[in-house]
Amino acid sequence: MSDKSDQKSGEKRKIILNAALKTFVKRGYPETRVSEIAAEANVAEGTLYNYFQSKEDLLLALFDEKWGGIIDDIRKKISRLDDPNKKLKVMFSLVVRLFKKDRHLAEIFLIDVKQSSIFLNNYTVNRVVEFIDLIETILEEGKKKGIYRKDLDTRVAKMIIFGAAQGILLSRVLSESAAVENKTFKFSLYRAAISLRDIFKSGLVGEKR
Amino acid sequence: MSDKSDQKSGEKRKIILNAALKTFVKRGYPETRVSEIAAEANVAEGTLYNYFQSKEDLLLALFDEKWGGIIDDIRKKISRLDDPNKKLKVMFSLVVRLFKKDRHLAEIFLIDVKQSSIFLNNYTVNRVVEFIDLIETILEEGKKKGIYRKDLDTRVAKMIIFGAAQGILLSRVLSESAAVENKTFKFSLYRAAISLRDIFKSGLVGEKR
Amino acid sequence: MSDKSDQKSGEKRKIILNAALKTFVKRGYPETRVSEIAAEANVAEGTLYNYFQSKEDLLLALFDEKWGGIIDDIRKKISRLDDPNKKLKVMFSLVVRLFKKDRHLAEIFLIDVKQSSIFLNNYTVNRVVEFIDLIETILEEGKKKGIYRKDLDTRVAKMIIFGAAQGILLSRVLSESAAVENKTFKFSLYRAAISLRDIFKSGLVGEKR
Amino acid sequence: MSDKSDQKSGEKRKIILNAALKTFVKRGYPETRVSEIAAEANVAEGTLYNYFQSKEDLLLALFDEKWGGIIDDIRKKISRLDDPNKKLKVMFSLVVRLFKKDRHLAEIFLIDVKQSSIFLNNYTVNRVVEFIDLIETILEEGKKKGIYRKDLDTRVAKMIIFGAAQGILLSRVLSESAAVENKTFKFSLYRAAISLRDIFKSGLVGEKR
DNA sequence: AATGAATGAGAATTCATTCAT
DNA sequence: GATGAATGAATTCTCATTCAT
Repeated sequence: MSDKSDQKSGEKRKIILNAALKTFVKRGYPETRVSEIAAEANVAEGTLYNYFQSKEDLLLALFDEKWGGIIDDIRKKISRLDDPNKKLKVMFSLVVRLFKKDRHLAEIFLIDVKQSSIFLNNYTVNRVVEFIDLIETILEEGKKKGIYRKDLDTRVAKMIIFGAAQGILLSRVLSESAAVENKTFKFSLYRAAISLRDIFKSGLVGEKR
Repeated sequence: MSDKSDQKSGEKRKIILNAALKTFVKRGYPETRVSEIAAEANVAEGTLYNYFQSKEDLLLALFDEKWGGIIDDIRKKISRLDDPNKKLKVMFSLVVRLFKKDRHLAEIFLIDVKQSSIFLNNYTVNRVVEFIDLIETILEEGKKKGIYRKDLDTRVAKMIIFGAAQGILLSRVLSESAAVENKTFKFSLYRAAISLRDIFKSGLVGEKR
Repeated sequence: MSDKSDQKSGEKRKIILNAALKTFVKRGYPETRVSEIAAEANVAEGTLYNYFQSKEDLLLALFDEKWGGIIDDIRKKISRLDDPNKKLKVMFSLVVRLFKKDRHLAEIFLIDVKQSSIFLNNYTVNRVVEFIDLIETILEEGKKKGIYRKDLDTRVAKMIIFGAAQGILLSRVLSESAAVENKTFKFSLYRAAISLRDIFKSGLVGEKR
Repeated sequence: MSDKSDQKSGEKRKIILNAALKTFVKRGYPETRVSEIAAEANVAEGTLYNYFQSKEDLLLALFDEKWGGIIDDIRKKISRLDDPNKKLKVMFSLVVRLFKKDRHLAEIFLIDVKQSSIFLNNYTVNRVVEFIDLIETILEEGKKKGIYRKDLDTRVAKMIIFGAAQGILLSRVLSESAAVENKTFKFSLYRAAISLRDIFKSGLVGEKR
């Protein structure tokens, strides 16, 4: 409604993709009507099907392209670093920065991995799992270098870290939803990320460091 | 197991509730068909409606009764304790024990808060939020007692902890799914809980202890 | 509208099947709306899907069950006969009798074999082809017994006979349609069958016999 | 072949018409997509609408022009002949020759009369019916001349002959389709035509000739 | 004249809920 | 209380046709 629909041709695919992301995030994949996506993108319903085979294909493309971009970015940025701590920090600050820029991109994090894996099982590459495994790789590296404790179970730890990150984003969503009556709580993604880092660095206790 | 509802008549409500829990966790609320719940419970579809008004009512009852029981239990157990660290530990070991005893009961953890909040928005009481706030209460207490660092953002930390816990359970579910090809990874809930505690106690680095 | 819908349970499948046959014949498979079949059968649209997986499945079931019945009947009746001429005669008089009884059953003959073969290709047994091949078997037998000419190409002849039979039925349909202005032509299936037999017996010329 | 419309500009109409014929025969009118016709003709979908008003108009033009040409040709050729047997022979050998020369032109035989009559009902001139009635005229003539038996029902016989001819062409189509497993059967249009003539001349039995 | 992306009316199908038995 | 067949509103997707370039 507010957007201009007369952008350059070829952009339409992106417009639709973003409209889908926005509505999927707002209402969840199953509750999102194709007509809503079309309305959000300011195109006819049929137009969606000129670019994507089905509603599911739209979700798939979203995961693939959005996550793919993030992951490639992260890989590039951390390849030059040695310190696993730095890698984790860069990894998440990258995600945080992306999330500040593109609100909806962030929330795709919240589409449950379990659910999405249902959809992504068909594909050899599951981008979410790829992201999570990137965490594990870093943790493993840290263990080898003696930076992380020897008994760290990286397979569990990666899920803890990923879950925690999801928790932060959920915190943000809830802080804005009507479900939370406490309106005084102003969420800061930046501060939240700091919290996450601190907790994983030295636990809840927080030594004199 | 397959044909007779071999339990006392009054148990049927519980059977249905557990069947609903199981399928909601497995496939997500919107993707769960009422017929699936009925099949899982070994009753006719119509029978569900003798005990619950609607599919949504089933989810509501689930949250109310299952979470309610867990929360009451936790509250009782931790009320006698002073140390917030102990409280957190007791809180989670209780959940872990529940998980081990009643697989489906504990899986309510995995029905995503965001998902449920979409559906439960109309209701003032959201048991999941109640549980999460219980964590915050403990964290606040710890801050006041000087046990946790002063700058700990409890509103974010509670979500991090909850998200991390979800991550562990998700890890277990995924470890059992065909999606994870690495069959050598035998998940241990016990070890995972230890990991979680250690990480929140002293971070990924781990003290020389 | 005219039928009673309160027939014995279990009959509903047949009611739907017959309604489908009637409407498929009336408007052709692709032009038939599922809603029309439902209306014809006096059931809700959803009810169809309790008995058949899809609209195509309905067509498949029709072919299978209707043709299957005819073919089994024919096989049984002609197995006792020796004379291939008699076999052909019995074969077609059986079809004629059936078609006089069930108008719609007859017209399924007219659903183009080529079209139907598209749908039936998935199945190992294609009933129409089965019927046509039954003709060939009889012709081959006649050749071996020296009744039919040695140079008769049975593979072509079977299609000629089948096509001719279709022609007769088409003749009947057209004789009743508005497309044929000549209303004085009263079609008789019986007379038509005689014509077919005579032509195939001794050609258009018709010897003094 | 693939990119350039390498024929004179005015030919485009014919190219489209032939593409339509080909696809209508292959898949039937209702199952044929306009996009398929366009692809077959190597033009854009929109281009079709510069030459024809609608998909139905395409079918109409097809019948009118293709059948019209065939019928005019036949009329001219048989007007000089006296013997009805000769006329029939010339009629079909003409069709056979057309079939051999222009595969798709002859396939118009296979677009079922019933189908077309549905669409052509509104029109006073139905070319297919015109062709079939031409057969009847010849048969009537033969009866009058005492060549065909007195009791020959020409209204039925014309459909039998037309149906039989369709059967032959269908035989050819099927012999080329994957549906027929018997790969050794090499269809010969010439031999098939001979078979048809022989059968209608002297029946299946065949004189000692 | 040619294009092919955009359109949207219309179709098949799903599934929570009802209700007669 | 239990059943499960019947329901039909609501949804996804198709495809002939249009029209700006």
